[in-house]
This record gives sequence, structure tokens and C-alpha cells, in this order.
Amino acid sequence: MYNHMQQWKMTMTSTHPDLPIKADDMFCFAVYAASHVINRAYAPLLKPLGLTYPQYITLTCLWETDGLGVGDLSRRLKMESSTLTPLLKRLERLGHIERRRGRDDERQVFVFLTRSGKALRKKAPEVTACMIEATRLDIGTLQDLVGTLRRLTDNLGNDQPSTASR
Amino acid sequence: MYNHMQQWKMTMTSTHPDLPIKADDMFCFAVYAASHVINRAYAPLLKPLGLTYPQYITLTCLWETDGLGVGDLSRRLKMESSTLTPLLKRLERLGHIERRRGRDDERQVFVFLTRSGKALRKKAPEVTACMIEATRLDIGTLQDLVGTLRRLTDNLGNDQPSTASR
DNA sequence: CATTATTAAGTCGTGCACGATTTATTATCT
DNA sequence: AGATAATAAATCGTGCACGACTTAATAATG
Repeated sequence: MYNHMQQWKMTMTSTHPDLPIKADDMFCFAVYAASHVINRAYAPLLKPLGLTYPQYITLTCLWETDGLGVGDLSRRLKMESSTLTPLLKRLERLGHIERRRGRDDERQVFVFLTRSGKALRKKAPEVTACMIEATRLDIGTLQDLVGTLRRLTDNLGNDQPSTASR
Repeated sequence: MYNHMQQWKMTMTSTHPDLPIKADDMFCFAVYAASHVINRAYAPLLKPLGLTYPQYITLTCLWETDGLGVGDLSRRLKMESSTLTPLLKRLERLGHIERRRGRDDERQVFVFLTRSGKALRKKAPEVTACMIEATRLDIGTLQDLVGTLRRLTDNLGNDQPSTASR
């Protein structure tokens, strides 16, 4: 893997001499910087809810499908279980979720929203609307962005695609 | 700030009923997931160099402009000084950079590449090429992506734009 | 059926990332 | 000039994120 490099240099570097050498010309840097700025923009919106952005996005997954296993969440959020476990414990301590071991397979742990966790959902549309507004980009541009990023994510992470169907 | 929300809901939610409610339909989630996957894709490429991705990207800035101050780096990388200081100390301990206090203004700290830090630059094109190859996206798509993300970053982080000119 | 392999979470250590605060230096204002 | 404000890094505490490893439970194999 990652060894189509030679031919790439042949084909691309010849036509575009020094295309991506500067930091801010690189797409990786662009994604990196964007994720920081997004994180910082979320903070004041989520602070009143007592949530961090990773916690919020985890809840978002559960609002879509309650009772997911840790592994499911891990695949959807592109996070390792070692990241997720303590995060989920914090969400549990906050009273928003409940973790239950599987009945037939005791290795698995399933995550369920509590009443309080479900209640937070009402705040979500407002948060999302604020974020979209703050980008000052039109919906079409954002949809293209999401499309490209999803392809990038699926190709780069050579495990399962981010979404099975749809 | 963030209070154009009401009118947004009027204009957008009416035309696109439930546009961004699911986790993976949201651009924030897309950026978030992409940054994780990118980070993980870089790891094996940077491991031989003994660098983490944030360290690598910091060096990239210095390859472009040596002798930047911590503040300059902070603005370019969209990182706080509290993040940057320990990162720079690690890079210094690795022998790739040198930190010197300003002569006329002793508050500022300037960062200079050492011989070893400059030498690492030779490996950069290979790393970049591998990453671009791994995305399996064509250059045009990546350029559009960078363009959109830069606008997003500039609009969302309401301080200075990511790049002065160009 | 017992052994081995695989899987699912969790633990641990390192590094990133932030906000709030601190310290030290420079700028500003009577 | 001397008090006050502003600025630049650094420090501290919390939480995220990973890889490497461990533990426990299920699956596969002889």
C-alpha cells in the first residue's frame, strides 16, 4: 500500500511542478485547520448544554439509532474504542446515556439514551443552524463539501465505508 | 453573533425540511471524521521520521518561512500557544528546531530550523505524494476542497484569514 | 471436548487541544 | 517617570485521540 507513489510523481509532478509543497496548499492542512476552527465554533454553543463536541456528535449518532454497540459507534465516528470508552463513561456520569452488556454476547456493550439524553435532542437543530449560518457558505457548497469529504474518508480509511447504504 | 438563526430556519428549513439532522449529513461531522482518518493515514508515513502529524505540519510552516514567532505559527496553524509551546519543546528536544527569545522584544520567541530540521524537508514530497495518492481523488477535486475549506475556516474563525495574500 | 484463535471492550502511556490563569515584558497615559 | 493597560508565552487542569497491551468472552479447530 501507498506504493503507487513513483508513478504518481511521474504523472503529476511533471505537469504540476511544485503543486502541494506549502502547508496551506495541502488538503490535509486545510482539513486539519478546519476541524480546529469548527471545534472552537461549537464550544460556546455546547457549553450551555455542558457538552464537548465529541460528546455531542456521539449523542447525534445515538439520536439517529439508539442502542448502538461501542463497535458500531467506533466505526461511525472513526474513533478507537480506547477513545470512546472514557468518553462514554463521562456521558454516563452526566446521566445522558446508559451502558448495558449484551445478553447473548457479553463482550459487547450497548449504549442507550436516557430521558435526559433524549431531551438534549431538541437543542440540536438550533446548534446545527448556527453552525451552518456561521460558515457563510450556501447549502450547495456545503453538500459538495460533505460529498467530497465522505469519498476521501472512505478511500483513506480502507475499512468499511462511513455509511452502509443511502 | 450566531443569531441570524431564526431567519435561517425560515428560509432554509422550509425549502429543505430536515436537511442536516443526521450525524453523517453534517459537514462538521464530515470534517471531523476526515481529520481522524487523515491523521491515521499519516502516522505510518511519519513514524519512520519520528514525527507526529502536528509536528510535521509545524515543520512544514517553518520550511516555508524559517524563524517564525510562536504567535505567527499559532495563527497559521489555528492552534493556541498553550498547544504549541509543549509541541515546540518536543521538536526542540528532538533536535529539529531551536527557540530563541527576541532581541528587541523579549516577550516573543522565534523558532528556527536546525540542520536536522531542514534535512527532513527532503522527505516531504514523498509523504505528500503518498497522501494524495491514497485519497484516490483527482487534483481538481482536491483543489476545490481546499478552496472551500479555506473559505469555511476564514469565515468561522473570525480573526485573520489563514493566508494574507495569494 | 479441550485447545487455540478471534473478537470486543477496556487500560495505560504519550501527545494534542483548549480555556483560564500566570508571568514577564512592552506600550500607554496622565 | 510611575501607575496602568496591553501583549506574548508559558503553566495548569480537563478532555480527546491514538497505538500497544490486557482481559474476558465467543468462535473455530483438532
